[in-house]
Amino acid sequence: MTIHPHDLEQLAQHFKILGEPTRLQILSTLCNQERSVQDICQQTGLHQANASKHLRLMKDAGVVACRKKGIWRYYRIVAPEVLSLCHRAQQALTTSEPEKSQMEVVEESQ
Amino acid sequence: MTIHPHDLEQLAQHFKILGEPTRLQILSTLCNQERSVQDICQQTGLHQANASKHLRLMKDAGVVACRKKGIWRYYRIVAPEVLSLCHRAQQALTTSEPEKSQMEVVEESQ
DNA sequence: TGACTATATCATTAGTTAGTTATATAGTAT
DNA sequence: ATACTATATAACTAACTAATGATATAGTCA
Repeated sequence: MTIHPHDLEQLAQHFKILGEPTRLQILSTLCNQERSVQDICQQTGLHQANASKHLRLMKDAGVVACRKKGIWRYYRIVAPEVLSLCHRAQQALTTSEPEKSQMEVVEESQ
Repeated sequence: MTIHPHDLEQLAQHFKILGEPTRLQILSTLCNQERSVQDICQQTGLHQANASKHLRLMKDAGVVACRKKGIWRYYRIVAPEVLSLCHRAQQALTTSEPEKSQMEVVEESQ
């Protein structure tokens, strides 16, 4: 019954990573394929420095990983639960109406 | 393929709620039963004002709900995905060693 | 009525972090 | 070598928010 604060913070940390629209936006671009930072920036409209910072954060958290190829770094999603969530979220996001948005995190059965 | 920013923020908002150790701590006390604020404070060591604030936040987000009985308010978890997560988290938290903490959000298969 | 208890809310402070700008690093090509 | 491109990082600012202390609200009991 005793809960260790350190573990609690680890768990919260993981959720915190996903609790930012910008990062979800980045993840949605990585949903189906790996992408370079430039690619992500073009897709999302984010500044390069900002995208890099978020990617670094997510890499440290084990949510994404990157592959180095010449001058490029290709990022991809590695956390399986994030990947499945990402698919679900993207599906929900793309099917919802602009002004409706009555969605749920996991239970968007509609 | 177009993602609506408003929906993205809704989704992020939900994760943000869970991205705070204090709130996870509160949720873990509500895992198996509803509790009064005092009860939660005693279990967690949180200050009353702080607990109330987090509970308000989670209530607004639809994560918990409360029942009024006389002078007390009994809070409970309502979001089903949070409830199942809560059980899983609590299980993981209670079985992990104090200094080990090699856990994963959803895939804590070990 | 007044004393007591549970809860909510307000105001303040301190810590965190997203976004931006500028700069550094490093690979490629001429 | 220089020029160019992709990425990372550092410094800074602004916005957000958790925690706290004080106060308000409201139900109970004598």
